[in-house]
Amino acid sequence: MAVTIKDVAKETNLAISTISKYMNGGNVRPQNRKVIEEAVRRLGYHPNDIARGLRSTKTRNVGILISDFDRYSVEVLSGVEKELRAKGYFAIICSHRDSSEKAKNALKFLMAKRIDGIIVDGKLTSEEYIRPVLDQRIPVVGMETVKDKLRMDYVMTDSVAGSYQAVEDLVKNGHTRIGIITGPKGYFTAEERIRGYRRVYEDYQIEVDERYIIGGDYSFQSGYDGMIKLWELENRPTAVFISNYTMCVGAVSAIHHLKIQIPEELSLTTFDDMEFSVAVKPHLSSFRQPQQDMGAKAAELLIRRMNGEYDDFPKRIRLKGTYIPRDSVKRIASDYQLGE
Amino acid sequence: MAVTIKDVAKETNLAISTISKYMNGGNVRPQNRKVIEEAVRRLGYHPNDIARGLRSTKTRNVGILISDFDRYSVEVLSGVEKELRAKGYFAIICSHRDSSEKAKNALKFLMAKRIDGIIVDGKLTSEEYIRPVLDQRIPVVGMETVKDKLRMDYVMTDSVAGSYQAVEDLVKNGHTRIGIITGPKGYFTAEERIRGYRRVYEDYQIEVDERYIIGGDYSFQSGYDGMIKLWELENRPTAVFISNYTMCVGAVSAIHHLKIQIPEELSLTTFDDMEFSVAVKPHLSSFRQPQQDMGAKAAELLIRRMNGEYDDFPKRIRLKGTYIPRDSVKRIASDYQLGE
DNA sequence: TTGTACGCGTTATCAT
DNA sequence: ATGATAACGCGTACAA
Repeated sequence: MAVTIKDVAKETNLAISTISKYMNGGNVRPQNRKVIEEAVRRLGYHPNDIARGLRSTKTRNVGILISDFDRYSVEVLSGVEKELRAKGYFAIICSHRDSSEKAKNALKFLMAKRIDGIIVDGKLTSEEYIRPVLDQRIPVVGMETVKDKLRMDYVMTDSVAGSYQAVEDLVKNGHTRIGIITGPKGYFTAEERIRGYRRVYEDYQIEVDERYIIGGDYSFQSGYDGMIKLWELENRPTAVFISNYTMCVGAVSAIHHLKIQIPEELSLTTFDDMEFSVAVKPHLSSFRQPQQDMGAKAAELLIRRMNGEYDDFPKRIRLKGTYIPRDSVKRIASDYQLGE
Repeated sequence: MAVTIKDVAKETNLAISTISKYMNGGNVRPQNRKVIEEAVRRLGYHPNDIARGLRSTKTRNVGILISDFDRYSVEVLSGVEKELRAKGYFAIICSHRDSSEKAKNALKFLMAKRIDGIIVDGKLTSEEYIRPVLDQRIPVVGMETVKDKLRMDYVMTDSVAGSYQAVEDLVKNGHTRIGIITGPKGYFTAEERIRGYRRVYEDYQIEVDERYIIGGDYSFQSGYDGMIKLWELENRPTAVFISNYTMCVGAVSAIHHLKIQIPEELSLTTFDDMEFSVAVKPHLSSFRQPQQDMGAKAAELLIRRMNGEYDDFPKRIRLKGTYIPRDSVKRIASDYQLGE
C-alpha cells in the first residue's frame, strides 16, 4: 500500500496533526521540520488527494465536455488546459460525439466524480442535462452556445462580426452574387455566421438570393458537396464564403476536382484561419478565431466562479477575431451597378 | 450540501448499508427496492465517487500525458477517450509542451490524484519521471516511444515500414535522388522514419547522399525551410519524402512559394495521411497511421493491466499503417541506370 | 435480508 | 507548537 500520513507520524514520533499542519505550510518547530522533511523524503510520502477531496469537497478537477476531438476543439482544449494547469486544476475531457445519450452520461459521471466545475463546448447538448449540474451549484461555462433559460456564463467568438468582415470583403471587391455554405441548423455558431452574411446584404442594400445559401453540416463532405452545388447553379456565384474549417478543406478539394481557378473564376473566403490557408495556392483570405484565447478565457472565468466570485454573474464574453485578407479574393466589376 | 447515502437512509428508514447494497446491485426486499428507488430519485442522490475512491483505492481515472494538443495527438486522444469511456474510465489529459519540468509536475500531481493508470505519448519525456509511477505499481503504457530500461507496455505504429513503403514507391518510380525532411534528433519516431528511408537505399543498393537528409523538428516552419534547402541544392533531388504532417503542410507551402510543379518537377510523398492530402492539387501520396486505433489499443492494454492481467507483460504492440499512392509521384527514367 | 461498526487518509477543532 | 479526535461518504465484515 501507498505510504500515508500515519506512516510519517510513526516514523517521526509526532502526531498526525502535526504532519498535516507541516504539509499545509503551517508552523512547526525547526527541529521537527527537519525530521519531517527527512521522513517524507525517505518514505516517499505524497498526500492523497482523494482523501483530501473527501474532506474538502473540492477535487480541483474540472470536466470538459466537447462534441468531438477535431481540428477546432483541439485549439480550445489547448487554451483550456494551459490555463487550468497554471492554476492547479486538471481537466477531465469527455466527448459526446453528438449523442445526447453520451452527453447525459458524461455529465452524470462527472457529477459523481465531484468535479469542481464544467466547461461545455456548445453544440447540440440539450439544456435539460445541464440543469441538474447548475442545481448542485456547480459552475458551468458554455462556449459557443447560449441557452437562454440557463443561468450560467458564456464565452464565444463574435461570429457575426467574423462572417460580416469576410463577406464584406467580398462585397467591397465588387461581388454581389455570393454563395455561403452554412453549418447545421440549430447550431448557435452556424446561425451567427449566417446572420453576419445576411447583415452585409442588408447594410449594402443588396437582395439575398436564397439559392446561394447552401446548408452544410461542418463536415468535409458537406463542404465538398456544397461547392459542387454552388458551381452547378444556373447563375453561379462569383464568390463563396465557407463557414468553417473542415468544410473549407472539403470545398477546396471540390474546387480542384472541378478545376476552378481561384480567384480568377471564383473568389473564396472562409471562417477559421488555419495553417491550411497558407499551404494552398492561392493563400486563402480567412477569419481567424481566437480559439486558444477562448479556451483560456473560459477556464479563467470558471476558476473565478469556483472561487466564489459571483459579483458579475452571469457573464457573456465575446472575443473578437481577425479577418486576414490574402490572395483568394479578386476585385471584379460589380454587377450591382450593372445588373437587374 | 450534496445529498448523501445517509439522507437516503433516513428518508427510507433503512440502514445505510442496505442502501449501499442496493446501489451496488445487491439483493434487497422488493418493497424496499421500490422505496429506495423512489427516494433516490426524489432526493437526486448520486454516490460520491470520491468517498468510493478512498475506500477502494480505485478512481477509474487515467492520466494521459501528451506533448501537445495538435493535429496528431487529437486523433490519438479520440481513440483513447472512446475506449476508456466505453469501459467506464475517464481521461485526465495533460500536456507538457516539451518541458521536462511540466512533465514531471503533471506526473506528480496525477499520482497524488491516485489515477489508476497512465498513458504517455512518447517524445521527450525523460524516464526518470516515469520510474516513480512504475514503482507505485501504477500501470503505464507508452506510445510511440521506447525506454528500454523501463518495464512497461508500448504501442506504436510501424514507422519503419511506413517510411519504407513511401520511399520505396519513389524508388520504384525511378527516383534515386530522394530528399527527406526528418523529425528532431532523439525522437523515437523520427529515428524510425529515417531508418525506413535508409533501409530502402540498402535494399536497392543505392548510395545515400547525406546532403539529401535535412533535419527538421516536426514544425510547419522546419518543413517550409527544409523544402527550400532541398530545392537549392546543387544536384537537387527528384523526389522528397516528408516525415510528418505538420512539416508536410509547411513543405507544400514552400512548394507553392517556389512555384514548383508537382509532380512534373518534383515528386512528393509524406507521412501522415490527413484530409490535407486530398485537399491540395495534386493529391498527395501518403502513409496513413492508424492513430485512433493506436489510442484505442493503448487504452485497451492499460485497462487489462489495471485489471491485474499481467500474463503477457511487458508487451509491445506494433500497428501497421497503410500507404496510399495518389498523384504526387511521377514515374521517371531512372538515372540509377544512367548516372555516375 | 437488514443493521452496526469500523476504516479508508485527510483536515479542522479544540485542548494541552 | 503539538496532540487527540471527530468528521468527510462510502463499503464491508460481522452480527442479528
